[in-house]
Formats: sequence, C-alpha cells, structure tokens
Amino acid sequence: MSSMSKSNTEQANKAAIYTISDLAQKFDITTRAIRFYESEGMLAPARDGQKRLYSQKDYVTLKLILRGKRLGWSLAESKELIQMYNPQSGNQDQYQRVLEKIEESRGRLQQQLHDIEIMMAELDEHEQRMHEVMKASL
Amino acid sequence: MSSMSKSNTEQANKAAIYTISDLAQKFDITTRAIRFYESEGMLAPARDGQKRLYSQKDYVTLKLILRGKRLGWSLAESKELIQMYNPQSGNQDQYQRVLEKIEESRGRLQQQLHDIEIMMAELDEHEQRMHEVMKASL
DNA sequence: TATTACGTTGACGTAAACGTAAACCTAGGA
DNA sequence: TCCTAGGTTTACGTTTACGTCAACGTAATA
Repeated sequence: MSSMSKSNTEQANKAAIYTISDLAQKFDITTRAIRFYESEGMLAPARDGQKRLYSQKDYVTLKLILRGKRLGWSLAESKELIQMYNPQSGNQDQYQRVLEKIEESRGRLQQQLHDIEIMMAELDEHEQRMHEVMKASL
Repeated sequence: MSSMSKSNTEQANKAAIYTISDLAQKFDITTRAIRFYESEGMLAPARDGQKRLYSQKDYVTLKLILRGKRLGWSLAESKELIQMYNPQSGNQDQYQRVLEKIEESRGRLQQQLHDIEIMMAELDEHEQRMHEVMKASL
C-alpha cells in the first residue's frame, strides 16, 4: 500500500548476519583464518556474548581480502585498501594522500595486467609448440 | 657476403654472461635471493672455479620468476612453469599433462584478470566519491 | 542427563622466502 | 705486499599467514 517503505529484502540485507563457519563455508577458508584477519585489525565482528556475528560489511571486507590474496597482495596491503575504503573524515591533505594511494594501487594493477598479457602470450606460444612436437612424435 | 651465417648479435647473445651482482642490479634483487632460487633448483648457472656465471637462459628464467612473484605465484608454482617451458622428451601422456597445466595456468590468469577489472572499477568509484567529498569540504 | 555440534581463547608449530652475519677465498691494483 | 672489491659456503634469524592442538563454554538434541 505504501510507496514509502523500503523493500523488505533491503531490510533483510542490512540485517544479514553470518556465523564464523557460515563465512568459512562461503569462502572456503578456515575459521582460523577469519579470526586471524580479525586479530590483524581487518575485521571487527559484533558479538553475541562470546560468539562473533558478521555483518554484510564484514562479508564485503572478507571478499576484498581474498581478492587481494588472489592477486598476491599481502594482508598489510589489503588492510590499507580496506581502510582507504572506509569513510574517514579528514582534511584536504589526507584526501590527497588517499588519491595518491589509489594511483599507486592502479599502477600495481596495471603492471599485473601487463604481466598477465605476456604470460598468456607465452602460454599460447608454448601450446603451439607442444602440438607440433606431439604430432611429430606420432 | 654469406647468407648462411647467423648474425653476430645472435652469437653475442648466446655468449652473453652475467655475474651474480650483474643480475642483482638488473633486477633489483639481492644476490642472496638469486642463490636461493638456485638452491630451490630453479637456476643452474655455469661456474668459473667457484664463481657463478649466468647465461641468457638464466636471465630469462629469472625474469619468469620475478614476473611470477609480481602475480603472487609461489616459487614452487613458477618452478613448475619454468620446467614446463624446458623441452623434455616425453610420451603422449606427458604432453597431455603439460597441456593440462597450461590450461590451469590460463584459468588462474583469467581469474586474476577478472579480479583486476573489479578492483580497478572499485578504485574508480572510490576516486569519484573522494572528489565529491573533497569539494564538499571546501 | 549425556552426547554432539559449534563456538571461544591461548599458545606453540610450520612452510615459504629470503635477511643477516661469520669466516673464508682470490684476483687486481696502489 | 697489502688492500679492497667482489665472490663463496654455512648457518641461524625473521616475517607472513596461517595450522594445529589443548582446554574450556554452551546450546540443542537423543
């Protein structure tokens, strides 16, 4: 009836909460790893008594961490990125520093992009040679 | 005068030889690292008495190792790749296994490519937000 | 009520990839 | 002949990123 109420799914999403083993399953990592990331100051789950309760934000943070890992970033580097994404009120100078870090990250990603292109090309080449050698060996 | 002789530069390249500190300088790594890679069976430089002499092939191998590192590959993984590139006479089965490894490497590189695209997009987004916040804070 | 499942906090262990220091050799100048 | 600059081996130390117990709490379930 009301066009003013936010969708229930949105409400549900905001309230979405995971246990530590939920996340471990979803991301195929161990609970130990998740606790370790917390000890490194990368996660700060809520608590129900002793038990950790992870929000959607924690979920996203974990996704960032693991994406970083796949790209060979250290946890320290991913932590910087994550902190960068977390809104921090600051002065112009600090904004400037964040912009520099963004540029830095971009630079690294571009280098990796370049490395991947070369590796792909070399794999292609090698595959061709392999096919030839295989034919010759028949 | 002869169209049969290989170019001198090619000869020169084959003879190209580096000391360990030459390579350390060129790649901006320590000699310790280079010796470590050898101890891991990834390099096998010639010797002049005690001293190591690195060929063009060693140079290329080092390049592969470092490219792998930039992409977050372990030395063990890079070693596999390097061995894959080294011509090994084998049977059809072994060729098949090499082809599978090539596919595997490609898969990983594609995942990384995808991760990079997402990261880049997120960096762009965040930069936009930063600019807005900076304007607002003036 | 006893078990099972899942959670917690220590705390020590481990693999990878070098760093660092000691103790030595050796060829080429001053 | 004595440095100095480079090279060598051996060996222990260090950082990162968790793995692996142990010892315990708690909630649902047979």
